[in-house]
Amino acid sequence: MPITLEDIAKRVGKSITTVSRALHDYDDVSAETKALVMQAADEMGYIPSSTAQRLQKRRSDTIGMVLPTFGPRFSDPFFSEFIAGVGNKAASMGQDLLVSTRPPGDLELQTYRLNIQSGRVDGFIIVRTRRVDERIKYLHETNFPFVAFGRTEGLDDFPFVDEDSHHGMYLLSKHLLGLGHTRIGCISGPPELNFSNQRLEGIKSALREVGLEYDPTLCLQGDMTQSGGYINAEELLSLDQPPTAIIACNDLMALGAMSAAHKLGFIVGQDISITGFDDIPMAEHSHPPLTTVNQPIYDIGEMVC
Amino acid sequence: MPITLEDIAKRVGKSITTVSRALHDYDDVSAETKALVMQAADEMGYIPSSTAQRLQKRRSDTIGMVLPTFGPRFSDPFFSEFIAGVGNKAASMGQDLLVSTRPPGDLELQTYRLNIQSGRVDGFIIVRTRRVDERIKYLHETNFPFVAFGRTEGLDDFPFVDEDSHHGMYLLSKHLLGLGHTRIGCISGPPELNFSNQRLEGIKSALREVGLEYDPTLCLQGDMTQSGGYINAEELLSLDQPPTAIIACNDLMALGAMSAAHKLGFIVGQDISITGFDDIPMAEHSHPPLTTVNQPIYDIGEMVC
DNA sequence: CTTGACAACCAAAACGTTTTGGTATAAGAT
DNA sequence: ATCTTATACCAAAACGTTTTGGTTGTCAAG
Repeated sequence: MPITLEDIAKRVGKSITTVSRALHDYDDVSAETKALVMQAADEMGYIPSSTAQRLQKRRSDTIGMVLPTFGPRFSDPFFSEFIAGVGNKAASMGQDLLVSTRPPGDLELQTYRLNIQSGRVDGFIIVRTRRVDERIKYLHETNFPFVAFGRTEGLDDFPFVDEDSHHGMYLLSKHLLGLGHTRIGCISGPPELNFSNQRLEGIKSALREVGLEYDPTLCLQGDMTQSGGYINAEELLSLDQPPTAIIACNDLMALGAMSAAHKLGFIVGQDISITGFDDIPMAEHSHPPLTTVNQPIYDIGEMVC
Repeated sequence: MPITLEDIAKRVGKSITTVSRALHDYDDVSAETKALVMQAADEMGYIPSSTAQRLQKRRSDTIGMVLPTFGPRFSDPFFSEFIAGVGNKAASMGQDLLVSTRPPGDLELQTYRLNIQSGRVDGFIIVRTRRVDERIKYLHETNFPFVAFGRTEGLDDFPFVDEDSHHGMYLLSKHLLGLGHTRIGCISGPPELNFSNQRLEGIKSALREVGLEYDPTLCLQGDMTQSGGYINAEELLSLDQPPTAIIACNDLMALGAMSAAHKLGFIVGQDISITGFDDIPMAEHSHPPLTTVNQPIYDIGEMVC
């Protein structure tokens, strides 16, 4: 039983049309009528039905975002902060944000289709772009509005925001090389993710520059989680000739790696150097504080939105 | 240009009514017609307009959740996991989840009002209940559907899910007392939060039971963040007679406290014991692993939803 | 034959907006 | 007196559903 335009119309003795137009400040409504309507609306606590507006306007004022997560429970600070950035920006622009989580695959794509066809969202935000990305291909083909955080391999004629993963990792690697490390281990991300490759290439570039060879046996494939990082680091540090430094593809894995190093009796920052990527809040509270690359995740979220 | 009922009606040569009723399996539609309609709908890729359905049904099939966060950027694993639980459950029930963040206060309450009046949501999920909670008072008074995670002081004739904070902290305290600690510091949560008090009372109960007196000078008020925990612990450990154990109200603050202890030269688990609450994934990867109370946050999220 | 019951169908209303395409009145121009 | 222009207003259509309250045949029972 919320207040409708009709209620106001009855009260002020005008038509629904006039009330609507008054509230939208059209200039074929007299000043007095406008004032009258405004006041009545105010007093009655009128708030337009968003559903009715959406139906009539043929848009939902809603932005969709499907988080690609394996396993239902996730708690990645990266996503929290990104969502916060997107969400606050969206709210400030009068847009709703519809978030769901779906493991990559057919179900994921179907979620996109469903949300589009049912008119639930006006556009999508894509995160964690993959080297060849079905989601982007689909949206691109159907001409549905979207913005991606990250690019895909080759194709990039679509709207995106991206960080320079390559350069970030290059700088980090140079830093380690500058400290005298020559045997550098690496925990990369899932190979299908575009930035995994970018970051790996950044490392290779740096190595190449100082004439070192990239050693594939020192590079493990991680899964971006803390537990994954722990396991990967355990393996690297148990080698006959363990690396003296480990570059992880993100902070979460780096923290897991630090944990493993500790467990195996290495003193981080002395026996072994470990670096991350993202600069999540947790990073500064590890022992010692994690060396990482700052990525303004919140701001990126806002920008993408 | 999505497919509408009318498109299907035209194709099968029946009325819109019949098509609608066929799709909903009403029994005043013949079997043949049903089959015909179903097939046509399938072939044409019909997906009903959720907006139109919502307008007609007078409900939004959307659950609202306003996260109370100070500062726009937050990254609390507690919230991520809770959202995941709620979100996945909601999705499996065909409900949308509308998340926003708002600092506690007038704007927050207004967000509730707006979302209700505009018909954007059918019900709310309330998190981090406060000892006296305006949100609950408002929803209760207006008779708007909601479920809270947590109770309020005194009043509890509303639907809620809650954990036994008191008992959890009691057990944790007993554990520390059993280890021989007699000087126990504490970093509590914001006093307006209901569980802060519950947890504090749990500690007091345990102390009382062994005949120790609760020392207010050893109890600081935290803000539930890692940085906050760091600062609080710094203060406690800089006392002339620092405590030999610190109980933090949640894991995030406990991790911050561990960080501070390290920094000040204490060896955690030896010179000082530190405990948390929640059992976030991060907890098992600290050095040493954090002693904490497990709370099945994801499952609670599902349950509340 | 009628009557009643039943099966299969559908036109129209409703949900609450916004927009379209008007009309009525008054004032000024011819 | 007639035409034009501007001002203030509004009925009706539209958005895409679901539901209400029918109507039309057909067939068996009386």
